[in-house]
Amino acid sequence: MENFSQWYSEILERAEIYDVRYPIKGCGVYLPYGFKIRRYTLDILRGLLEERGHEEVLFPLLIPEDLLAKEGEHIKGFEDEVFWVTHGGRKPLEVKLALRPTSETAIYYMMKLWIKVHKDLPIKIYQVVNTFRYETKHTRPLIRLREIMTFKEAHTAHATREDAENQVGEAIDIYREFFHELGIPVIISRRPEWDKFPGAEYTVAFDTVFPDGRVIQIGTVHNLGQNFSRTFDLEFETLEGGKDYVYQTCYGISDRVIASIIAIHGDERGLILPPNVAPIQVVIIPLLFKGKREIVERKAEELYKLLKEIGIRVEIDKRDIRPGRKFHHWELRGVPVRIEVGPKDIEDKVVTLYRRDTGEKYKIKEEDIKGEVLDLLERIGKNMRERAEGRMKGYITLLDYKEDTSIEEIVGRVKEILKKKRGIVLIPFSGKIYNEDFEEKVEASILGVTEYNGGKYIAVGRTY
RNA sequence: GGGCCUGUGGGGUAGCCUGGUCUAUCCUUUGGGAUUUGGGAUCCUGAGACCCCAGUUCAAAUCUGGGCAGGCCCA
Repeated sequence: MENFSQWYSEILERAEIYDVRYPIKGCGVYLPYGFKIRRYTLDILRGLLEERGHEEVLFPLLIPEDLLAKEGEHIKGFEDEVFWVTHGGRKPLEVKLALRPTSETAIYYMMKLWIKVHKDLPIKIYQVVNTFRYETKHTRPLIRLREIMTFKEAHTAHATREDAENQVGEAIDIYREFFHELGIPVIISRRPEWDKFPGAEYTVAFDTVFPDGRVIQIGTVHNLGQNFSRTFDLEFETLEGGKDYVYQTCYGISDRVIASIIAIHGDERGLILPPNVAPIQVVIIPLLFKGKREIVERKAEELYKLLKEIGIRVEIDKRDIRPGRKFHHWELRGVPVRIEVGPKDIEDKVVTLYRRDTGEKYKIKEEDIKGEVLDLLERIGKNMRERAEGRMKGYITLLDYKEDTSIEEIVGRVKEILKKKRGIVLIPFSGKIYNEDFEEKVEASILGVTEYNGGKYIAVGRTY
């Protein structure tokens, strides 16, 4: 896509998703249409989590300084980007309060009160909250925010290392399915030591590639081992009557998912929304002519009711503007299916359908409407996913090298690929390459170690 | 972290260099009305802006400083 950056900000505004004009850097407003996309997206995520035994909770925004600072490695990872509440009215506070950059410390403080014996485990909870990071530069709407308005964070505690390990697997499955539902292709990799979540034993991350060829992290899963449970004293009585610290995991998804839905599927005409998160799945446009208004309006209502009955999110655009204008309006907003209702069609007992993903327009028999629409929404979701996957493949380059190839040559080739084609370069794993030194030389990020077609690779790309 | 650039109706812009003519341009948006309506209609009529604070000056959208906000480049 030519100039993705510009396209992206324009689409946020014109499709009424998110208003960037709020007068604080890195803070904006979800508009009704954007908020609905967000809500349907979260509905999917909530469903997946709850199917697997997670329960939703809600923790305070404020975290006292001593709590936040308790886990040494963790706080080091965040200390330069924490917002602090220092005053209550005019009085300075005795203990500064942080606006949560993430909630590990708050949640684990409480977990201590909840966990006594192995029967209290596992605990699997999640919340959807706002979090704060004082980004000094390069904030971007929904991608790099100071107030992350949507942070779904799940936290689990387990009696054994093995259970925690399994939980990591479950979390990966959940996210894999989540992104599948949204038609967002991902590369899953284990982050390098030097880039893992502060306080974690290891981090598994989900990345996708935006139309400008840059890589963006859109989900993370962390195995915390006993790092936090030791500092927060999350001790419990084991089955055998001994004592042990719990084994923990946490995993998160943010506003970047919404950004990805927009970026991955959109085209020159605007958004293309996956049917399962589209606020309006079908829009009916009545084509009104003098003398034939009523018959068209009645038919539109009739179709509206039929579709409503089968649970489709459908609207009739009754505004008094030209149909062409309406077409553009709803195409910009990514509505998957449009139905045009005009006098000719009514006479012929047919309905005209338009699908946003391919731009195809066709007629069906009126009586087939219910089945066809349900099926079409299904086909659109599938087609969008396949198209996105195809594009992602085009952004992945396998780089092979021989035993005696020098590091310098590999660096040179990686740089060239990233310059020309961008995206992700996969290099067969080697310890010689998997280090910060190499990362520095290629002037890009080592995303981590990933499996691809059965092989073990180091993934490299320029990130957001 | 270092450097550069920008801020004019809801959005995009002209004007700024060379202060006065700005009662601020054009496109889009938007309220009302009429004729229209199978891919962004037309006409009539209305609405809407110089980021904030200080300074220079008889006079500031225009010059200076700071703040806030946005964008770009390099590490």
